[in-house]
Amino acid sequence: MLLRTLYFDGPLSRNELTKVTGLSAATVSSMTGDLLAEQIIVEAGQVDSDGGRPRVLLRVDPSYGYLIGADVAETHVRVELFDLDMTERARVEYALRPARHEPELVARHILAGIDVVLADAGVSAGQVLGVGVGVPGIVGPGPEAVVDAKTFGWDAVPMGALLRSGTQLPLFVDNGAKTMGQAELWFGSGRGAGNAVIVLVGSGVGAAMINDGIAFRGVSSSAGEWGHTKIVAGGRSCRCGGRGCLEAYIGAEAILDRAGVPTGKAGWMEEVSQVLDAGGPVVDETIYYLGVGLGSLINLLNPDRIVIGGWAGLLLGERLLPQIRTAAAENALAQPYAAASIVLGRLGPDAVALGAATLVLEDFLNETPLTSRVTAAG
Amino acid sequence: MLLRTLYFDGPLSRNELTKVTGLSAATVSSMTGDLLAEQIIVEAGQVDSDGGRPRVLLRVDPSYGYLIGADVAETHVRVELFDLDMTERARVEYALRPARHEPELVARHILAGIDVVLADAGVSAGQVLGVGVGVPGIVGPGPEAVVDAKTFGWDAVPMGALLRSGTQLPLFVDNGAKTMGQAELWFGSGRGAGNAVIVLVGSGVGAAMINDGIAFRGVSSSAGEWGHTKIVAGGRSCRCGGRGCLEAYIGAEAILDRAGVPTGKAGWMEEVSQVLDAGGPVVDETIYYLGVGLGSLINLLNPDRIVIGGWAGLLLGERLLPQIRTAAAENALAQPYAAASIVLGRLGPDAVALGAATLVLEDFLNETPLTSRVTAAG
DNA sequence: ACATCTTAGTTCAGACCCTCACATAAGCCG
DNA sequence: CGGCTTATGTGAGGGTCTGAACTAAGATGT
Repeated sequence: MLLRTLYFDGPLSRNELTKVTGLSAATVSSMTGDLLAEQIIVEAGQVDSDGGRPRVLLRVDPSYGYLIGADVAETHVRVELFDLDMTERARVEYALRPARHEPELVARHILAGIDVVLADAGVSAGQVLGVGVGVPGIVGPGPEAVVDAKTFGWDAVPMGALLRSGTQLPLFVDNGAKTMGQAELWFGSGRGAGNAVIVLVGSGVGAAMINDGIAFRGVSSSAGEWGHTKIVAGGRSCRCGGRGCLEAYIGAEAILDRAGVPTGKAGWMEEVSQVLDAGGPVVDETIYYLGVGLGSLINLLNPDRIVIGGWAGLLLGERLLPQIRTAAAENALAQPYAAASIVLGRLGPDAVALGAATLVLEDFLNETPLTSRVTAAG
Repeated sequence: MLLRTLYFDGPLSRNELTKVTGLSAATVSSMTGDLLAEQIIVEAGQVDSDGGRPRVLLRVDPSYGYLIGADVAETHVRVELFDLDMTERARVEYALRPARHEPELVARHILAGIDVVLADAGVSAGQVLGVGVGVPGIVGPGPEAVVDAKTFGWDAVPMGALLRSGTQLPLFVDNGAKTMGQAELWFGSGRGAGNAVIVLVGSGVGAAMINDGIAFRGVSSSAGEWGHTKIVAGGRSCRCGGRGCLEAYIGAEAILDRAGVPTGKAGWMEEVSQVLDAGGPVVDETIYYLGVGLGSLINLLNPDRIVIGGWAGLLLGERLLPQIRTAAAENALAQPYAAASIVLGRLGPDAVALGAATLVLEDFLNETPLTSRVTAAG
């Protein structure tokens, strides 16, 4: 936890650490002593004295350990190696042919990728704190990390077990959209917010909710299904079988569909930009419906920040953030709206691997140093 | 925390406590020893031995301390005294004349009520662990407990400070609907659920959300404004100024309004029962819209239990709970719906004082014994 | 140049909480 | 009535944190 503050609040002197953490100077001194001895943190210059002894700044050593993040996407498996500063040190990508998403193949790619990025960066496996994997679909809790992903034809795939057989490294598996939210929360636009809501608009529509720094997971870890919130009772029909779902208005396919653009053929995603650039009533309506959804979220959850992400969300936000803010204001109560700043995600749609690596980082910052870590995230 | 398990999970032996809390037998033994010495807990019989030494059951002594709850309502101020079992020991009620809601008057009633219930039950002020107050409107955080309540004409009323000048007892002030939710969660239908959502339908519509045992408060403690979630974009206009809010369909006034019954005159609340008993499309629609709202909540929050409360919610639920369940199922995804049981509140609409007393209890169970408690809930 | 002041960081005895290992209590069983 | 079983109490010891006293390293003033 001391490590956590040092990590996030940049280089700090021991003295400042006592103020920030509320611990006594004695505790900070001995704890930092241990961390220095273990080489987890290093000294980072001094700060001019203002009359007394100068303060020695401490920071986490970015090369103390490394994190691996994997992004299992529709068209490829990408594996990236990061240092503790989340600077990318190596990456490798394996293309997936359409409809060739066998779990074993994906697992082989990930395992091979781990070896490749380690070799490329000249990092030994012993220095790696763990491997995070972002996959599509729903991930069950526990070390098995059972994955159900309709788009891949995966049904109860024990991704954790598949990978476990090929590596000793600690493993963390979670839904790719959630890892992206995680990345945005820790290193993107959500940084510093205690009550953030990360809104992900892509083909599907989801939300990650943070209350007082703690993620809202729900009883079976499936909280965040924002897309099937009904905003027009009896409205457009949705692929979930219902009518009037938010996703049926602002999901990427829904935008194109309302604009009369077919979504079946390859490359349809490119069309979204064109539709948005063209403007017109379809775009106005999209903003309006997004505002309706955001307004309800603001009322219900009273966040201090809303981060708009997901590839379609970013396309929308880049062009129309002020309009989105206005639409949200018109659909929220004044008091909670005033407390919420609505911002655009900063990491772009490629942050899945970064977010997956963040799962490892989170564990690293939570654990007592030098305890073995062999869990899977739910 | 040991106290907490003892309180909720009834009489338990020290041995069972080790299993439930995960603490060692040694710790439990010495801790319970302290609690026994302080008379917070007492022995409560034994359990037949199955071969070995019989287990001694321990439970919280209901007369160790007392809790006072106050309900500041439209027509009255009620003050109730409870023991730690939440058994009511005394109550007193002061009528409020219409439009006579001066903060000073209310505060005087509460302070007088405290003296009266103590005298009636023969309890000394020293035995009281604190006073909880449920008020209408929005309560600010901090010991000032600043209250804004439009219906009372209150604007930034420092209720905490007003009461503080008249009593030494620890004070806790919160919104009455929230205290009702709290009561339902701890002692009513929400008991035992870790991820409950308490839905309150009265004149207004709100929700209290619990994630993993922790209340979702939001950045300025105003989370839970469920009523102004838009369910029919561009629909009925709502008193909040928006259109298509949930409250404009299922709020008590909205139900009557849609049934063509005027809501201005005194006693209009009685009419709701009649409208609901009469049945017809207005009732069907109410159920439908409630189902839409519940379905969205279930998707977004993935609760294990939804408790329907509030006076209008109870009237609806008593008659039509199966239909409400069906309507929610039709508007939620199958997986989260299956995880959520939808039940009716059990405490009735008069549980505000009980819930207010629960604020005190919560504090008592959180604090280390014998530490002074002088805060106000936000 | 040197004492003095100021602020930063260290050391150490001790409070507190929890656990392990063992002792003790209190019932059944033959 | 001794042995078995299970429940509870006790005391040494490890870990974590703190207060108070101590040392370190610079600025400042004469």
